[in-house]
Amino acid sequence: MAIGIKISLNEGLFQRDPQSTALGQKIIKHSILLIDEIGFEAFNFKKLAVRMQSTEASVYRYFENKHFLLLYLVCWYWEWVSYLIDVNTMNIEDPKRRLEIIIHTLVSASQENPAIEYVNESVLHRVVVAEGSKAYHIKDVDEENKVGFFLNYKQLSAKVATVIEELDANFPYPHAFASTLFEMANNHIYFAEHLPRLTDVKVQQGNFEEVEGMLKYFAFRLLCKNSG
Amino acid sequence: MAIGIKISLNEGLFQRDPQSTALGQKIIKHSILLIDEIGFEAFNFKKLAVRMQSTEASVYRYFENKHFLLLYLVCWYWEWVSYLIDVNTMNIEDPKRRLEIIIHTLVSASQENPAIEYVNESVLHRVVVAEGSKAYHIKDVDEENKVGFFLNYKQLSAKVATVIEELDANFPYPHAFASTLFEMANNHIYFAEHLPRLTDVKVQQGNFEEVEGMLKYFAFRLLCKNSG
DNA sequence: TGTTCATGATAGCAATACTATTATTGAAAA
DNA sequence: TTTTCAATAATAGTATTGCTATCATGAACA
Repeated sequence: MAIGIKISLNEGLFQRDPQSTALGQKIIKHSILLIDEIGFEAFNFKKLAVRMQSTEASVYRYFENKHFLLLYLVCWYWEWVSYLIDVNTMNIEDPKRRLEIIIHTLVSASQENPAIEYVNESVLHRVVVAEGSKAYHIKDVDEENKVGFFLNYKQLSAKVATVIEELDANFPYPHAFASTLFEMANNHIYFAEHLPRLTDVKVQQGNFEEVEGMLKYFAFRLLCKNSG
Repeated sequence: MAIGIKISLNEGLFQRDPQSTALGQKIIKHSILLIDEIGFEAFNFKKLAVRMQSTEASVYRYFENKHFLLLYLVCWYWEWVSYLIDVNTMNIEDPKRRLEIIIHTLVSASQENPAIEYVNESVLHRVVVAEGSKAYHIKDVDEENKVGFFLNYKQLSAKVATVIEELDANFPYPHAFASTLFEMANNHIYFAEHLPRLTDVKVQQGNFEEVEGMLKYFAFRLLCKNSG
């Protein structure tokens, strides 16, 4: 996997670019691990500082508060998925095949070889599955949307919507179905693990094949009139 | 609308049953309004007490903390939807018609005539749309699930799954699709209002017809082979 | 060599999340 | 009627959280 890919994110998300310094990278690394361990509600900058052997004040120099840090991590994740989709669908013409690859990538992004040493992609995936929706279910969603904090997610969604439109030009809900694919992928992984009666798929030891199968079933039953 | 319907909820959700006293009902009423106004993160028992002209300590006698209060409200909402679905599908045999009614009820539950004076159903609906997923995206989800806090939602989901199975006995994901319907209904209302590029439907002044149309389109395209 | 700038160390303050104690009230029970 | 009892109000208090300010240190760099 390429070393040196740089995930570029909206500058308003942080006070100082955490990717550009050793301390910033430590913040990213340990915040992922700590949120995964204790959950976003119990997580705070004091605990993070202790864990990474730094100080609360130093963390505040990078992120305004823990909400922005979570949003940063979530954006990072979607940007990473977006990058993987681009790489994996490069030179693939057939839209059906493209959508298959998109779904596969979406579900298995966390198992790709680590690209960046300070981000444990598979732990980050767990964090996004468990806490990701809190990044946009906030009172200030409109202000934050206005300044572009959700652009990554919207662009990724638009990219997938384009493929859906290619596949079935008459399908009336391409954007909705694109975002539903993302939401379903994460939701059903969470359900399988914690509320299994809300789904029909099983997940064990990071094996998400059944989720992938389900998403493909939904996609091709909705979009392809004659395909199994 | 019937007066005196009683929403019955898991007793572990509260310290003292809020439906049984005037103060408890005031807590329900004002917490819905206040969470809607300032969002769940900014909401706390001190502000609630001031708003309802009572004291913090009194609120704590009903709910252990604000998480349990939110969970209570969410459970209340799903129990209310469940009740409406039962009433509306009573004596309807055709499973296709039943599913149509379920989807309609799901989307327009908030517009039913108020049944209980201390609950503003349409504000509660906004709260569930905006904050509902925080009720189960928590570190203690497994413990809370074990003691039955999510039973309402799971039973409702099971109820809908049954109809899906009647409609298409070979459909392999009835539970997943049932919960997806609930999640989509709320998500796309939220998207339409705050992140419109993530959906294709429009919502204005509490008119959710386009959401309803979309859910029906998904449902019948997935489940009925010949109903375009 | 002096300046700049990131970080560490420490302190502090206002708000939050609760708990405890006592007083009051209003309704049920005797 | 009086007693008693439970629910609530009033008040206070503690530990933690969320965040800011200040100053010292030490590396980079001009």
